[in-house]
Amino acid sequence: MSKLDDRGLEYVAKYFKALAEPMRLKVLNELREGEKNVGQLKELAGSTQANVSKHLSLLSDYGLVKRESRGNCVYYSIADPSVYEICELVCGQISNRLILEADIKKLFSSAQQSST
Amino acid sequence: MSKLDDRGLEYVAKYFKALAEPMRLKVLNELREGEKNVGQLKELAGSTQANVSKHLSLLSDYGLVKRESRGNCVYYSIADPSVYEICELVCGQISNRLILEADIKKLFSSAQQSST
DNA sequence: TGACTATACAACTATATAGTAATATAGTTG
DNA sequence: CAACTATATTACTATATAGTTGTATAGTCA
Repeated sequence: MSKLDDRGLEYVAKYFKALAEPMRLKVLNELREGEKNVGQLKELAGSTQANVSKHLSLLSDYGLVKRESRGNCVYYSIADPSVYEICELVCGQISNRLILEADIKKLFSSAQQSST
Repeated sequence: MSKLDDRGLEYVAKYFKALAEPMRLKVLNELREGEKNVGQLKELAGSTQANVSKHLSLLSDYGLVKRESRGNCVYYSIADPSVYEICELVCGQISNRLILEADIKKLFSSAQQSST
């Protein structure tokens, strides 16, 4: 990464952006066990068909998942398992930081401080 | 990651979001060689002081960089070098995909489709 | 003290996109 | 063919945030 030009940095940033969404992480997580179609993912992710479909096409555009149409359904699967390595590394960093719970709380203050 | 609840997924997504910005990646990249102050980073990143400062405080909030005030300057450094491992993995995935240039182009068509 | 430098912050505009609702497309089955 | 199912797409609203500008704070030096 040290020798990436601006264009390269944009590529990388876009890749991270694809992962910067809890719903997409959830979908990727479900695909860990193998391919699933949109209907299954919709149930597992607890979202709507349109929403899941949109996230899936984004993930597909970014090359994170593969599409395969079979009969009446479209099956999605992980394109490159190294995405999980990346997530594990992030989880490692995060669990380190969970020790400093106070710092983390700051990040989510806007999302949960509603109960005043 | 497989056993993360919704809150955990949000943490992870937020972490990725912190990395999903070319300017912040550039700053992290510059910090690879060691700590730097805001003025230096501003020059290296080719942006304004306010802009760099804002990105730095975000990175600091997310625990990606450390702050240290010394004299007149504030020096930033990488909090956890494993962020570079993450980036390397992403770069690996991306360079794999660069072979399929056509697919990538689609992602950036809006940004660059002027130069055929 | 006042002038200067480095950093942070607040207010703003513009853009991106998450999620929703409705519609369209494509395959299946009778 | 019509009716049905699965998925995709379009148009929309609401929200988040990138980047800018101007200002505030804090340290340094004369």
